Amino acid sequence: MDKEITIYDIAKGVGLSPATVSRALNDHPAVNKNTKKKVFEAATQMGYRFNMFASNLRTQRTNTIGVIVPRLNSPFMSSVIAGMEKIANEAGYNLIISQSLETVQKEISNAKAMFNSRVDGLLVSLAYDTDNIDHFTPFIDKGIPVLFFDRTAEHKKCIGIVIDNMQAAHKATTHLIEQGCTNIVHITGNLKRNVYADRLKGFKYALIDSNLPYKESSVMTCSLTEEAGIEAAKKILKMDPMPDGIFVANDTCAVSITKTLKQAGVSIPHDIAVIGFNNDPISRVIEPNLTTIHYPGYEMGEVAVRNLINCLDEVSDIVSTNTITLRAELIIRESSLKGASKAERLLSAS
Amino acid sequence: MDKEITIYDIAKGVGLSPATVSRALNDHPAVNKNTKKKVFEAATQMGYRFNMFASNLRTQRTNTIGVIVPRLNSPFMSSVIAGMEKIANEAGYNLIISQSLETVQKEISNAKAMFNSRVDGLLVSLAYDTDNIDHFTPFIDKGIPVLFFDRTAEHKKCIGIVIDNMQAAHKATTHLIEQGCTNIVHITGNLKRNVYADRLKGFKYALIDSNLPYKESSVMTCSLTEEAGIEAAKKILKMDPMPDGIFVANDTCAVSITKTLKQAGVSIPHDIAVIGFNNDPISRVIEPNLTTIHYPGYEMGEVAVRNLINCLDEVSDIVSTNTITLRAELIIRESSLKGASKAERLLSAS
DNA sequence: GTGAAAGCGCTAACAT
DNA sequence: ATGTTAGCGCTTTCAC
Repeated sequence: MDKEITIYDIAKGVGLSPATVSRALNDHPAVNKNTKKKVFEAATQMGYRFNMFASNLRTQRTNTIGVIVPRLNSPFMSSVIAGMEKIANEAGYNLIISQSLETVQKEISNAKAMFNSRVDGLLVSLAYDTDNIDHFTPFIDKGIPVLFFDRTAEHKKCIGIVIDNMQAAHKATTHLIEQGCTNIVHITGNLKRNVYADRLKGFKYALIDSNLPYKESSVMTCSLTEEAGIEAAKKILKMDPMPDGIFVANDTCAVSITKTLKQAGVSIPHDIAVIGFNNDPISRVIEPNLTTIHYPGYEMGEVAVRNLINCLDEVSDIVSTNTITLRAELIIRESSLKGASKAERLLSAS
Repeated sequence: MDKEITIYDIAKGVGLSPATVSRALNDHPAVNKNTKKKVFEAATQMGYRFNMFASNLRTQRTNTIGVIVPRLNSPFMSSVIAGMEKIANEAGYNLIISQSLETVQKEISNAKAMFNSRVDGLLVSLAYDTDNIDHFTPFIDKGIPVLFFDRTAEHKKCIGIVIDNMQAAHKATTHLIEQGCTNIVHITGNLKRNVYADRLKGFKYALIDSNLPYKESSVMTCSLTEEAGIEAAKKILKMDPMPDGIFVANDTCAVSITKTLKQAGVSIPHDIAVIGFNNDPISRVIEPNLTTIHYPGYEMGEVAVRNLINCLDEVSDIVSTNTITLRAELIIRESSLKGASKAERLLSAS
């Protein structure tokens, strides 16, 4: 294992001072072009590699962005991460990623680890049961920008990146109403989380705006997993009268509900129309294809990193920007089209 | 923004030397218990945080593991990453993740970035078109362990973690034969990649072992995407005679083929039985549910990191271990059961 | 069991 | 345009 080459070695090699070598390597404007070229050539030729740690130690900057998410392995979140990675990589930042597995405890320990890793900035989507965000105050106190995305928290010193969950839910619900639904059930997650609370609001206001009654009994909260979907479907089957429309806050659960209802002989959308949320791949595989909200995960990841880097470069001010809202759209497929042709209805009834 | 607390501050605070404070903080055995306690208390009370960079600079170790994957946003890969993150986190390692987006060029530039980030070890799943792995020799030369998983390359100094792709494909193909298929088509990806080459071998040997002819014309290579699936299905529809079984090297493509064939009026599995690979969520949503190979992604991630850390701790030797093979199993669902009841057949024909 | 001191490799005043 | 110099905060040998 040969010794690492340092700028001192290069300096000796080309007969310059380490300072000039450092400047040349960092493309400092005040260095002669020829000198730069000489230094670069010597560097590559000698097999020099930049020592981040020495640099970080000096500059107190790490070029590292921390990411804390509930889970990595959902279609939505992996798209977000993919988008983040792309922008971060382009800008010369590394991404350190950790998952809270939906618990506050792990979120707190992840935050500590990120703090000790001295990330330059932090991107967070909150765990299912996070109540308060005190574990992020060390960052804020130190001036390390914290940016929430998707599952956000209100904080005057943190940017939030979201879609307009309320509007999206409003559109979805209104679509069901336009299809003739009058007795719609909404299935959602923990209402502590903005995403679910806002979707509920959109659901509620859509009903009210269409002069339909809003009853608390038509809102069911659950974990939105596949299993929860089976349970929810069973409850729906026992309702009297059964609803004629269901708006579910994610696709996993919506698909699971659809499958279970179909098995019980319910015709989708004829008997019950179903709408999901996220536009996961499964939404285009289930029969009938699921009407859903397209959630731009990849784009959200890109925007999150881009904005964080802007804060780091002090291009934008974290205090002035508060919330960034991305466009989400309703994607209408067969699962909600009551006006479907007889053939389509037969198909979906199978 | 208050100044960072260093071990010098603590030393002053408790009336000791920085050396002792450092030792105490690192739980060095030669330090008095009471001294340790005093130091720890002072540290937490003063709000000290460990400076990795100074430490890294001294120790030449980063506690960071680099990960290069083709894409982050597939169900398989996000499970792998989730598993990796779990073990790494438990062991006090950070994960730096980057994606090659299936191109060698980006893989090379990612490798360079990882090298400069001085990762302690590297985990790689190769891009679609990677021919040679020279871009990893700098790591190997420096004694930085490189571990390939899933899409591996042969190298005497690198561990590979795989499933037995050949055996899995053999099982899948044999299952089709047992269901009465005699004219089976195999759809796969770039044969440079071990995963696809091995699956093809398994397919071929299964045919031979059952005394069925192996024809090159019944193997189609494509990108295995959804779009490629549509194209593949079109080709199959034009074949005369049409095959009675299809073994596809991933679920995305298998599902896409199934959808397209169904639209064309082909009954699955009655006319054509289909088997996929990976056990992605969509495989349980498509109708009929897709027979597939369960690929233990999460576990593979765990095993990969655990082994890499063993190499770093010199518990295990990278040269002695060569390949680690994980168990993969055939999951039989309706898409391959030709012996299905009439009711099920009608269902799948819809 | 604890301390003194050197140095890891880089950067940024400041000086020339 | 380039050089001098002093440190960033930690670890670790060598003393005591």
